[in-house]
Amino acid sequence: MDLPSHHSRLLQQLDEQRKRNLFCDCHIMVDGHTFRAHRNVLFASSGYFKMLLSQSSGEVGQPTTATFDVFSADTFTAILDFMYSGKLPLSGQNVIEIMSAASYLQITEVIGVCKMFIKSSLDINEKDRDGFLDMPDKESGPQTGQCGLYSTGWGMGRYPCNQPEGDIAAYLESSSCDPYGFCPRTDERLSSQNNVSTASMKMLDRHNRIPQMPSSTCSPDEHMRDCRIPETNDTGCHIEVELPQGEETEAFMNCRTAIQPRARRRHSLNRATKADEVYAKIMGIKGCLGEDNLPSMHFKCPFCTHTVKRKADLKRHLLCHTGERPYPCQACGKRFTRLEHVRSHYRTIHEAGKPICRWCKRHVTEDSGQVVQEGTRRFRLCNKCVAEVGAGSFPNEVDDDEPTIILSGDEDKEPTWSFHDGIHTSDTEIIDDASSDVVIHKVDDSDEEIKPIIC
DNA sequence: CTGGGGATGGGGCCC
DNA sequence: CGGGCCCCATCCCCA
Repeated sequence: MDLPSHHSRLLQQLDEQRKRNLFCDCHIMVDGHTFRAHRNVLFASSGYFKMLLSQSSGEVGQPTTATFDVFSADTFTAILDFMYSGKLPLSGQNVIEIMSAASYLQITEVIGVCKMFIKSSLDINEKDRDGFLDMPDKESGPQTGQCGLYSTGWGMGRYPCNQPEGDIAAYLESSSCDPYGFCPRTDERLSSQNNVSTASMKMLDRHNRIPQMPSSTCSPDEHMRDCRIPETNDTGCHIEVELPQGEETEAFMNCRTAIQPRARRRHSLNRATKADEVYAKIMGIKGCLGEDNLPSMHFKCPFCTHTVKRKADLKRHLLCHTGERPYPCQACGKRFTRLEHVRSHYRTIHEAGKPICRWCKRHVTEDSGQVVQEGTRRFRLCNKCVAEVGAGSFPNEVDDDEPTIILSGDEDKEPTWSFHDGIHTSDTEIIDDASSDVVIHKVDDSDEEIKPIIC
């Protein structure tokens, strides 16, 4: 005998427990506010929490703490309420942020509803607007700032709408990919359905620094930010997650470094990276990643819709999800996902590899120009431009074949890497040129051949 | 505000 | 299978 009301009653009971702080075993810090919830509910509601909690599932009785800085407390309140009630108070003001947060937390139902809300508000699909989830009329919808209370049917047994369930299921299926599963390739559908939301969220990411939803339409950078899997410490018993605030990659890496020094050391020792672990894990789970509808020679990323033809490419691709950057630049400490990127960076930034004058953009040769150093950056200047900045008196006959001048100034990046044997810091003679603001350092370039040491 | 160019990141694929 | 090269998209800075 089926009791349809049981689910909703159960959810109500859980919500009651949450509000009375009973049996809450997970603490979520958002914007200075502490939310308490049940692991089971979070696990069942969010792909993000599913992954987060699955990595600490072995611990019992230990509260799990997660910290988010990427969305507001109000937004998380709405999402948490949704988890416990299936009701989502959407409005034109909060839909983007809720969708962004839901994307981050991998709550497919919320993403789908938000998509439909946006789509409806822009009157792109009249059929969906009229039929799905009791959408408000355009006049009373998002444009006017009024709030529409959406219910996904969570805890109600079914989708409470006139839309055929199959359509909704197909829509939600196409909205995202189960981080543990291997959803069919839906690039084309996603491309068409994400047009509005992707544009909106792109704008939001630029200004509000909210990470974006994992989808096949996101840019590589967005993709890396969006689909990065959560961090855990090595013990897994207490998880403190500091999420990126959408800042620059390097700053984020510094943040990650501060959070997970042991993991960084693991990279340095060339041991298995998190990407390796994930790779091994998913290979172990699925055996072969090309088991779905795709050709057997394709391998599918479990975190996004991307497919590759080779396992090695998948392994490399996983780095963008784990956020790992195993290859540091020896000169400035900036970290990269690939060795070739470090080399390219080193050549262009620290070796002045381009025979182009940085200022006048003219081609320079060893005779017509000099290598100039500004912080950890090196570039070439033609002799004419060097003279204009007051470095014309600098002698060309230095120890190295390639004279080098250092223009002091604020380094664009604070090195976190410790220089080896005083590279670029020793054998430096400072020549203070009073005629300009430029402080010229004469350096010994004998260590020019030193390449980044890749751990 | 906008366009150009450099820097960076990621995918495909060859060796 | 890893390394490396090439290509392209995107971001970011600056004029």
